Amino acid sequence: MSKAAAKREQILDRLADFLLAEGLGAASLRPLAAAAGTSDRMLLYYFKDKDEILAGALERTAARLTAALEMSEITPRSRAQLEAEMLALAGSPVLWPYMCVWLEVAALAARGDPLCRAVGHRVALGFQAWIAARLAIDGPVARDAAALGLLRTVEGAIFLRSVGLG
Amino acid sequence: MSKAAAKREQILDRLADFLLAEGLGAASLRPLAAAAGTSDRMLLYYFKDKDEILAGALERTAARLTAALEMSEITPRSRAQLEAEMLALAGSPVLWPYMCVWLEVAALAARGDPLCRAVGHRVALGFQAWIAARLAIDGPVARDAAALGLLRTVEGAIFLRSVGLG
DNA sequence: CCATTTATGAAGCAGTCGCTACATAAACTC
DNA sequence: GAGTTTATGTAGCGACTGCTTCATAAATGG
Repeated sequence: MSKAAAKREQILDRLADFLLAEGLGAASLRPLAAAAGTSDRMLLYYFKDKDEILAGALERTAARLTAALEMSEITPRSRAQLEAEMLALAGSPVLWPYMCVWLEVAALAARGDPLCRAVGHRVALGFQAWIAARLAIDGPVARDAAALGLLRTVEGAIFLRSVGLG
Repeated sequence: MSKAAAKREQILDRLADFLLAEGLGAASLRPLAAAAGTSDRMLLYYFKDKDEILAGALERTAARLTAALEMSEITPRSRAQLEAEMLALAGSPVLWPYMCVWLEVAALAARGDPLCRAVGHRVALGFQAWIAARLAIDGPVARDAAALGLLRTVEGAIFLRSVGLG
């Protein structure tokens, strides 16, 4: 990996930290640069524009979420059991910041933002697959359908938790 | 009602239109003022600051949603039937803009915004009560619990729809 | 060692943000 | 009709936005 690419990787890691801590709404160039230990000038030296910066940072954030989920040792079980575990997981200190970012992504996607739509869609599909792999249900069609239903429930819980309900 | 209060009411109605059409993210003073047929100068003449403006506009928006829901002629029925009707309702051209605003509110609430937390909480409780009143389930405790569960599903569906899934 | 590339700071641009000071016109009160 | 209150435009403030220009230092390659 070239030196420039390595620098980009390091920056993206710190930007993901920033997104998780402060959110997309706080992600303007100067704060992002400060979090990455550099300047806005250099951010736009390593990346074409803000959109490319956010795309990279969101992708990195999503990758971390995927990795965190894959590490969980949940084995296939009933829908009710999995639902309870997922609700606890989503609300846990580790994963809740990801859920907050995801909420912001969904809100922007609903307004037509193409980057957020793409990222959000990918994360949702990944989440559904993760659930399906842990649902003890016979037949892939029924399992996928059940996974989608469970995903709806979990997303709804995140939604409601964010406004202090449930 | 005083003339000033009437003017405020008219402004708030137009601001609610704006929020539904453009979203909270686009709600800076000058665009809001233009949508209300006035100037930022006058907006801050009738209201103390931007926060009071948004609080009023969000309250008006929530009131409209409540009124729209109350107009529905759905009578008590099974959970599965009500779920199907609510999913169609939430995705309908009339109500979807409200859901988009609500998503933005939830995202900001998750980041600690007190106004959005309060508004979002109130809307969620209203929604839950609306569902409970239309669920054919005996016993208020079980009915409220079922309403919360159905609300989760609907919110989750909104979440997923915003990223183009489901 | 010189030339080219790569990296970085300092400054600034035009635009937007929420908000305010100053002015004045219009309406109302006595 | 004088005086006070209410309503409104204009202009601007300082801070922030994404981004660029100009300069230059540092590293790299011949």
